[in-house]
Amino acid sequence: MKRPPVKGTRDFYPPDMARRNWIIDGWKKVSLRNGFEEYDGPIFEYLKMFQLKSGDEIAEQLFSLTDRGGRELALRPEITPTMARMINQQINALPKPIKWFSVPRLFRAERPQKGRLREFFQWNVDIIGVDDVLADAEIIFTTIDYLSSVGLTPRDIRVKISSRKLLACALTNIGIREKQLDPLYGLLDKYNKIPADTFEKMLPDQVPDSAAAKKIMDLMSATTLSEVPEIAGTNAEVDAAIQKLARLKDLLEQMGVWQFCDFYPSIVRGLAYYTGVVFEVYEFAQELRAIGGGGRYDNLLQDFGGPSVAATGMGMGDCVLGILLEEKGLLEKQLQKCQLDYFIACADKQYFQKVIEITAKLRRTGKAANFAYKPIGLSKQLKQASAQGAKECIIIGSEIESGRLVVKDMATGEQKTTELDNLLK
RNA sequence: GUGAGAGUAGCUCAGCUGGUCAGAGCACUGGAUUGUGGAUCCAGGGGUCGCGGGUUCAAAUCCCGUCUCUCACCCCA
Repeated sequence: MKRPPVKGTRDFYPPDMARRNWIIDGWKKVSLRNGFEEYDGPIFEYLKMFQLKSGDEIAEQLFSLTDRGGRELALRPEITPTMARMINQQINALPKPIKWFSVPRLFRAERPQKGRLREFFQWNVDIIGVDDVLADAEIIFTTIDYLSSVGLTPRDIRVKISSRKLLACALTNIGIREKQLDPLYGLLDKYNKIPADTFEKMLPDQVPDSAAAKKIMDLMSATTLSEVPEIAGTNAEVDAAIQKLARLKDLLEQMGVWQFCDFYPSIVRGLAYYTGVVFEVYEFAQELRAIGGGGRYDNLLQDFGGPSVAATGMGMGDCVLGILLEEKGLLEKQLQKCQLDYFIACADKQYFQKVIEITAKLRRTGKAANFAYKPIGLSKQLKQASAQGAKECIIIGSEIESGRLVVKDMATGEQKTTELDNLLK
């Protein structure tokens, strides 16, 4: 009888687990070399924690439960609220800047589809306490550092960068009222996701003035910063926002990763809480949903009852990334199976006891060693050895009577006789 | 919540105008090979064709229902 895993969840068989570990180990390694420290929190929190940031409606998208004490809890759909809570608790004790990363297992009760599951892993990196685009540049650099470390190039992925602040003041200049901004962001976010003529038809619903609508169309298609004041006019606010983005570009150039990046005014991100630089990473053909994204959220800690502290960060899930790496053939190439140092075989079953003894001794010296449980023929044992990825195979035969055995290099096929005592040193 | 497609062996699928239709490849196990692996060859295990009902002499095949999955919309932290 088949018992598939719960909708939207995955079983990780050893090959899948190897894949998952490879991805997560890569995230951790890159985080550490970029100066981030790892943290984690509980896998469930008070339901209220998540509603605080995303509104009451979010409850429908969560797996929630009431415990026996009547507490309303939810499995975490993101780790940012937990991080905000933890940082707020120790804000005065933590050395600044705070550079933290985490790879939480997250849960969202949404309908699964390509690149989106109900249980997944997400890499988060955040810098707290730095009100400077240098921190945004660090976040983007770290993101690209990982993606290029697994073999993705500027021709595989694009980092699309924009600024909530720039968009806000440019739209205000065009004549959009502040109250209209939030609903308008929702539409602008679709600019690159729906056909151009569909977008153009939808725009007048929110921007009846055709001159303003025309300017928004121009703004959305801008590819350089200098076009923005030409389209939307200029003032001190616009200037300041442009200066910040220009500096971000300079920094990313100095860091040697700007070739991965583009200025994309239509990148908005769904969430209302972003306050400055925002970015999303897409594969080049843009047939998949975003691989990751992030931005500046200077008000979040305050929203969670803490002081006003600048913050910027990024999140990247394992689902879309996994699909992309698979498509590019980067997983197959870089994954190595469980590598044994030695597989110990016997040429005759009378030496089976020796196999067990020597295997155990090798293991105690720290070597990865395995052997066949059944006294099968030597050729079968060698077959197992190569199936298990053994680097060398030790063959125990009559030589063992004088303390010697055969060591066979599984890659080259070469073999030599050596003293048992040498091997165990 | 809405719409479309698909469910046959562990995996990928063929068979689907009803009648050797229970199959192939890969994987697995054993053998050829009782001191030499990755190859090849041979053999074997494994499926009440998602489930339930209907039509029929006869259903994997046609009809209805149901469940599950996938993809898209909504949403996307």
